[in-house]
Amino acid sequence: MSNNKPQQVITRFAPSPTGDLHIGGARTALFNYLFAKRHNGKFLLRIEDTDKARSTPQAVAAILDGMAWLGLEADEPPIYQAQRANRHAEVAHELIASGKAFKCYLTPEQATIQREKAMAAGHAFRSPYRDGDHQNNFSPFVVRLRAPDDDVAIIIDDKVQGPVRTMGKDLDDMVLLRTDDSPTYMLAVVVDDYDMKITHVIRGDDHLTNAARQSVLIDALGWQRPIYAHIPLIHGSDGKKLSKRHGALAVGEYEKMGYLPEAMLSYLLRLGWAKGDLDIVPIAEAIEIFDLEGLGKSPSRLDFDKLAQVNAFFMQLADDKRLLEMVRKWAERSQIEIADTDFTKILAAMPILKARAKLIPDLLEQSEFIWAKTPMQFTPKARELVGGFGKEVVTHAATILKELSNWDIEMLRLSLSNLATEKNVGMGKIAPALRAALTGGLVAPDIAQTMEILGKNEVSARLDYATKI
RNA sequence: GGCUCCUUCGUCUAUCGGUUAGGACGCCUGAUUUUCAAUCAGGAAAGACGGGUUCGACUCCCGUAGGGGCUGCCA
Repeated sequence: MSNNKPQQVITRFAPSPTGDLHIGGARTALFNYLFAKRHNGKFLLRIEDTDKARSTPQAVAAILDGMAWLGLEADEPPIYQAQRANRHAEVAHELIASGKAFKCYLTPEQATIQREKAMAAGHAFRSPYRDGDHQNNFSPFVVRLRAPDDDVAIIIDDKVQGPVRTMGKDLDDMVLLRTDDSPTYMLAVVVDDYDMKITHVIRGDDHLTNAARQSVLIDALGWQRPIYAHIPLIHGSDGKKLSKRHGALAVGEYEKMGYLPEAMLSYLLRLGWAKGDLDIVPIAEAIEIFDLEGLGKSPSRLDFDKLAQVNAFFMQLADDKRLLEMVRKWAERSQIEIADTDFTKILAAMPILKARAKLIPDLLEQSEFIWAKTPMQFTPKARELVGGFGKEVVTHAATILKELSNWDIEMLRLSLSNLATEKNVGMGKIAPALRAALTGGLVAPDIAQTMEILGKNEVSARLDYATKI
């Protein structure tokens, strides 16, 4: 186990391409990425496609897209496990030669019966072929690893779970090579991790017991075990296993809902990892401080409120033009047509808009007062506000504002407060009417800001129209 | 069934034997006398349960309950 040469840290994310990259996988990838970066190591990607029946190229693409969107790029091109089948078979045969593995001629049906019998006896499955020599048997066979004796203890010193002990009696003679000579997951991971020189395996704790089984294999090969860190799975909001209903959605779905990738990353980081009182940790900072010690042992649940809040935080940091492009995309998706002149206004208003938004679509909604078709549709309430005294205010304001030479925020604020003074009332009496006149009842920022954003001509037109309805 | 992991406010979590159990989201109240939001100021809110160990346990040990995982020629 001792190694006097400092090894370069190499981690990997190894999804099976049987579906989209969902939130749990993304978090696992993130932890591996962060750990590698923290130690100036490498982060690799391996597609575990040894299950031919369930693996699809679409899923591979979805995973790659998801990783790219999140910015979790691997340092080398992905390794496709199925392409390494020959290497896997070679290792299995070495194991047979050394007596650590054997050919098992049990049919699947026979194996099932044996397994049930063993289980009933409180013991793991053992093949009747594990000890004998069956050179003359030419029936189809699988290659199985000969499990350790009953009282042999396998200790995994897990960085998250602590030392975990498994007894030999609980380990079965697991299949390494199928009847068709293709490798199983257990063989493939071990061989690939070794060939890829993986030093740290950070993965879901659904693999915790597998770590013991894999360690037996690794020991049989005389290789060095990687350091393990098994992180708890993410649960749904009801504490049950994560499902689609809970948000086990593809990361692409989060993109469509209007979350920023950096927000997803930052949220995911804190789901199961902590460092004192730190709350929102941007990824660049996480690279400096991420450690295995901060990983929690208990499963966590998704909280969309918190996610939204984190997203709001990153939206405020986001570049206005980038945000504008996203608004454009959402508008297209919702089949809302927005004129270029309005996009210009939206961009100018972005610092104000983004401070009020949680998700990207909020930007679209909250800018409706800019792009809504004019003349405005008035809500009943707004219509009421521009009547009576409101009408007087709007008319008066229209006159004053038309004479303004400088259309800037200070000027507008001053004019508005002068107007209030003239009318001998507070802002509370005039702002609602003006707001209604300018927006028809839509939400909008501060009234002076709204005017500045809309521009002199537009404000004039809207005020004039409001006096006529 | 066997083995194994987990359990602090509603949620994410801090605490690594001695704290008024801290922070964040959400929630409630108030403020900004211009909507909605944002912001600011307050507030309510937690150690699953039962035994030990100890001068002293959220923290260590055992058990119970609840939840997760593995037990495949799936990964």
